[in-house]
Amino acid sequence: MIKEITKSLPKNSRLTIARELIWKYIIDQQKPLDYIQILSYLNENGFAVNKTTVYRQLDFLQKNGLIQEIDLGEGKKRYELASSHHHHLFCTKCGKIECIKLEENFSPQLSEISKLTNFKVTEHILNFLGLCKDCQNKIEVIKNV
Amino acid sequence: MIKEITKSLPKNSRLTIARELIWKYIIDQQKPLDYIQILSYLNENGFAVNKTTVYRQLDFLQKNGLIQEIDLGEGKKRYELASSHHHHLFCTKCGKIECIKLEENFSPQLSEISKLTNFKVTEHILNFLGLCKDCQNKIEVIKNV
DNA sequence: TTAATTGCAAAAGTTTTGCACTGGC
DNA sequence: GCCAGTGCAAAACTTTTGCAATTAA
Repeated sequence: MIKEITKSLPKNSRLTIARELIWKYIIDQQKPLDYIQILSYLNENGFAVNKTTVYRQLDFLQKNGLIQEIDLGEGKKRYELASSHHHHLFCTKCGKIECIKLEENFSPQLSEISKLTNFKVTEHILNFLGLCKDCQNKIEVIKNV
Repeated sequence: MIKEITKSLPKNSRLTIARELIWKYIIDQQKPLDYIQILSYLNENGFAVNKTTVYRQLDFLQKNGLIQEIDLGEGKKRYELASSHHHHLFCTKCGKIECIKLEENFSPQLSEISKLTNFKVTEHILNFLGLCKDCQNKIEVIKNV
């Protein structure tokens, strides 16, 4: 199962423990993780890694097409399993992230864009912000008197 | 013209030089600016401000609905005039940004999202990445021998 | 062996904060 | 004069880099 990773990698790259654990964790979690989440997970589970290693592995895995980077406007990057095109629901209150697939099709707009601006679109970022189920129902304490 | 700003602001806020210049610059530029661009502009034009002031003014103008923040996944925030909903074309090569309006309508998808996840969407981020006209035509020097 | 990988410390870049000082109204 | 706004220095936080030490193959 994890051996699949080696197939997709450059012939001279090595399957180190850090690489394997980070890769497995991203597979397991099924949601976009930031470097802190990965670092804490490893450090709290008996495998102390340096943050530099985490960053370098994220870069490595991304360059080799195994994970992809996403940015929800939080001032940091997140990484998730590379998979077919999808989008995210980001709860602005608790930070929960859900992934969704949409049938959206921008082809008509894209040809219009190309005609008007000569811009060649290669990818798009589409994410939704709002309130998750739990946060909609939560009573908020504004002030403690 | 610039007096309009005072109308939209809290009664006890003051129209300082920094606030006015930053606000004017954002109006003039008509494109999303980062804090460095604003800071350099002011410092190079005879009005030395501190970066803290720039950040605080950006925060202030945003909180009062005059400007809006955008994030194109560059690892930093940009700010532009608050205006009707629109999107951005971001050239991944030279960083040029163009603003566009789209007729896109997610209503059908949004009701679907709401039904499936109970997530209440309040806004969305939709930006396009690709190559601008100039960068498509540019010949790239890979290696100088 | 040997080159890929790692740890560490340091730095770069964005953004925030505390505090004393300044200046708009 | 009051208090919003500012400057400065320091810190928080994400991300990158250089270099010597380590380790997978």
